[in-house]
Amino acid sequence: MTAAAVMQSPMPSSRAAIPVYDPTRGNVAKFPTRCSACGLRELCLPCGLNGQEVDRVDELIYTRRRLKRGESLYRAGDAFSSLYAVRSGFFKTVQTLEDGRDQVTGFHMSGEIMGMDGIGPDAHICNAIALEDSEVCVIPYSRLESLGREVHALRHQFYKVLSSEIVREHGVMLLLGTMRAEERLATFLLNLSQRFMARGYSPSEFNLRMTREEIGSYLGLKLETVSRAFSKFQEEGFINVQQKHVQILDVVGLKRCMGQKSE
Amino acid sequence: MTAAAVMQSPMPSSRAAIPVYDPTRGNVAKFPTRCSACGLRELCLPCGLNGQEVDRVDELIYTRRRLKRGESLYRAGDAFSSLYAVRSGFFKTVQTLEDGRDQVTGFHMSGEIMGMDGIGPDAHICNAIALEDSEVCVIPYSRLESLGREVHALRHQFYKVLSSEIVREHGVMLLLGTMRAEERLATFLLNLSQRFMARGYSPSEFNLRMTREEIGSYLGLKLETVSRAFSKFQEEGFINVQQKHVQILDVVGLKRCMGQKSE
DNA sequence: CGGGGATTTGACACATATCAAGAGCGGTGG
DNA sequence: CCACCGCTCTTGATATGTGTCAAATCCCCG
Repeated sequence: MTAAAVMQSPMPSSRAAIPVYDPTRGNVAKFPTRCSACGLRELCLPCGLNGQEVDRVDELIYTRRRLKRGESLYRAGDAFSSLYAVRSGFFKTVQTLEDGRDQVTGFHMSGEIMGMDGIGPDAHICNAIALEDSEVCVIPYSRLESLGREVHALRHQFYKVLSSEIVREHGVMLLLGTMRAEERLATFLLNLSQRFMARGYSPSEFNLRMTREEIGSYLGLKLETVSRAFSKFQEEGFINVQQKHVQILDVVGLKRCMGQKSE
Repeated sequence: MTAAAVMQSPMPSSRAAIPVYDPTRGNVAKFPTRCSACGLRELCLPCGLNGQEVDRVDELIYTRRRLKRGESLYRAGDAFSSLYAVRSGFFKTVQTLEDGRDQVTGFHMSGEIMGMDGIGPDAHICNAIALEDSEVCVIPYSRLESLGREVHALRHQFYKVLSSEIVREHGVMLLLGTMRAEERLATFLLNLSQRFMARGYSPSEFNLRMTREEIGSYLGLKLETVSRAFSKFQEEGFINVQQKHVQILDVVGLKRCMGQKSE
């Protein structure tokens, strides 16, 4: 086990210690949130920027916003003005069809950028909802654009972030279009595991923030099917699952089950 | 979001008539391809730019490339250096899983930009294959980036193009995750219809460039299921279909069938 | 401690996949 | 011009994976 792995706390509580909530301003805090002092720097928009460049990004982000579990960060149809970087907590984005059907299009954790789908249409097209008490950095789009003019590395980085979102969605399309239920869940769990690891948490033990139904919606399955797949994995000894608590016991087993037509 | 908008942001046109093929240079022509003189301008990257700005984009695009049906424009793993705008013809992009399964992630017609998924990873992650003899404008990414610094409108437009691709993929995710076979095909046909219309072609009568299998791959269905859905639509009088030739007779009928659990 | 949502599990239904056979169409070469 | 070949498409019969419905249990939260 690597030194880094030893330090992993089983559960995230990476909330940075700077107090920002200002009751006189509702849930918007006017304190500057310095990217240069943020532990998520390497996972977030400033990834790859040098110190000087990050200082410029500091100019950009001057508000944070706190949300309680269940609150919406933005809703479909809202005018688009900002992107949001998750500082702490966990979000889902949900897209709705006019006939009422909807689907979770993504789960978003610290360091990840939300709201990029709003740029083209100039309005948000999905709802972003906090799955636990959360905090985001507000990135005004117009400022990001103009700063992008001056700071080449930032411009390039932002293109990369957009492009990576496209790549992620390609992956989801593949999952939805070609995989069986258990493969989908295995892929999902391993993906979560990696993302937790990248944030310094245990890759093998974590709490799910979303319900079976939300997982199912994201994976194009019904909640019962998700539940059965969890049980199956437990039987097989791949994982240990107790409600929202998941322990991954056999990564290889899970991976093997990803490439299989049937059991 | 409307059901029809589910799959694609519009971007259209008509084939420009400038001869460019230069046999001494293989399939790369060194003739300048002026956006300012291109009929696809309003569907393509320069959409929304003023005359002066389009002139600057002219600097950007200095090669075109012709492909015969079946040829690859780029392959997964290729180093990323350029984006491509479809000038004429028709493409599919295919993403492959390591176990050999693959999926069509998109069909691309004139005015549409391909290759954006390569920016983040700095390598192409899917294969782009011409479904008929085609021609593309090569957009060197490094030049696009540096020109974006000077021309604000271009930078913004490019963000929009990237964002629209994200929106399109959200739509496909919804389709794959929540729709039944016939709904998927109806959505697909109406989307194609809109895109043809935006390009000045008939929205009610067109030739499919792709096989039933390719449609199925894109829609997460088997070719037999696609074929049966076509037959069903014909029985219902929604369309007339003869191999690759499709005539849409009843748009309302197709739309109605999009929001239904079962027949 | 009570209540309601979340989860699990079972029985059954149904949509789509799979397997198979034959027809249609387009291109090639005699 | 015709015949052949291969690929695509259509259609039928059957298999199967996942959805649907229902009931019981769990557990979190007030």
